[in-house]
Amino acid sequence: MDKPAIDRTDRLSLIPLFAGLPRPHLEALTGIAVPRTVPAGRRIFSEGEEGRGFYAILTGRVKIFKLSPEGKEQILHLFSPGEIFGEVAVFTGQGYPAHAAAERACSLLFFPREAFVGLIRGDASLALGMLAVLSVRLRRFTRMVEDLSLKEVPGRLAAHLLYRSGAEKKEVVELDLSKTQLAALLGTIPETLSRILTRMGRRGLIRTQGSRIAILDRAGLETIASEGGKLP
Amino acid sequence: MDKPAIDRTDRLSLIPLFAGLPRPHLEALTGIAVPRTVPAGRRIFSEGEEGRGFYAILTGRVKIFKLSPEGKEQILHLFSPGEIFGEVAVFTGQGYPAHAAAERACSLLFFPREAFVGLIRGDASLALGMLAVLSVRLRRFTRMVEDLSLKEVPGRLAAHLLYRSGAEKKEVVELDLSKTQLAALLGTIPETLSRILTRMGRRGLIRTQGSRIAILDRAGLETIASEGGKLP
DNA sequence: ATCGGTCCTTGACTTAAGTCAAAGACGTTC
DNA sequence: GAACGTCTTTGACTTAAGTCAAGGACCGAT
Repeated sequence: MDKPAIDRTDRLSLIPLFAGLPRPHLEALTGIAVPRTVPAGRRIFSEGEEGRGFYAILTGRVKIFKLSPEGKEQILHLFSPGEIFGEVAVFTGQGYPAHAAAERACSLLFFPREAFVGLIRGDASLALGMLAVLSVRLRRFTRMVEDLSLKEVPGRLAAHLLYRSGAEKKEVVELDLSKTQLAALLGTIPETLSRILTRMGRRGLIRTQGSRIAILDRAGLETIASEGGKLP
Repeated sequence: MDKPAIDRTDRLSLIPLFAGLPRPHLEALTGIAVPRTVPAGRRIFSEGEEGRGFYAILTGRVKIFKLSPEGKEQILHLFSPGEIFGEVAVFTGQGYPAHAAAERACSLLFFPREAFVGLIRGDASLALGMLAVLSVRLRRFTRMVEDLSLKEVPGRLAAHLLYRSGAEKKEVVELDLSKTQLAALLGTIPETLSRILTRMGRRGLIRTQGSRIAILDRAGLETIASEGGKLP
């Protein structure tokens, strides 16, 4: 027979947002968290729906996205275990600003709004953690807006590949998402992405094998990512 | 002879972020705030610059923007008195994520990072206010990303006009910015904006007279804003 | 009133990227 | 291993929007 209360509190401390919190606070959070599992593909919430709380991901992956009237999808975020989502609705008190769906089967924790705000109201360190999360997100959006309006698709793709190659400058980037999804993330469509990958391949910048992309000419990609970025 | 400490505290309470705070907290904030005036056009900080703190606007207007390598400008925000900016750098501890410049002559208050974080650390209500501000901003960006990637320029313009017409459904929108700036805000260029305004005029959707735009066919604009939005 | 500047508009052209359609690759299931 | 579905690639075409360049309007200053 296990002791679920303790297990659950331990799991909470794996979420970076809560990582530094003292034990009693973690236990209080455990008290308000509601576990929820979601099968792959299932919608978690929809844009405009009343925001009753936010979620933390224990396992799986969640996609946050917008849809155009014609059905084109713009992915705003892809969240992995340890990350939270839906928190904007908690502090604005309005509906969720976008759709959320399980990319893969997920196990989540749901934090109801009222209860969570109650905790945060008395705990500035929890609030500070939340501020850090929102700030990082805001910073990412700033870049995203810049990319969408100032860069063309090759520039966005180059920037994205370099980003995923990371500070360790990995030679090979393993895409853990379909090219269709990558297109949605870059604000374009699969056909365009495919063409640009081909062109980059021809120019000797990259070599793609399935979902694996080898970076052959890092400097070239950097040029494309920062300067306008034509590839003739 | 006046009592500057009190005047300054009163001014602080005009900033919505601080509005609900109890007197002692306001005085603490006054203690760390550094007044600064900036002439029209002057840069306040640049992208990447170390973020030593954030600003609140007392008078004037501030533009937050990104620049493409070719010099095209994407305006991210236009801030007015009572609003704050540069706060993301405070919580991420990294450089400012975009440029800031005074649109008009400004009088600002500067809140140095360390001191402000010290205050917030002990005051969850101040932190909650900050969370609300960031959440609203995040929500706006969500819409901006959606617009940029899923809507064409006529759709963005229509949405913007309706937004400015407000809930009161004002018949006439008075632009308090140049059309060049409006273009930058919509993620396009003045020529394109000009053409679309003309087309909308021809279609009987709006009538423009200088910086004043009359909304003639609200329903038509709503269609363009929400559905793809062709205007033949 | 006239000059000079900046902003705005218009036209002709170019181009990036989206649409539509079809064929190829890949993996899964029966 | 054949058949199905989904994802990906490719081609031909269309189109929205950017570039370049030239006028025109507007405004403040002389």
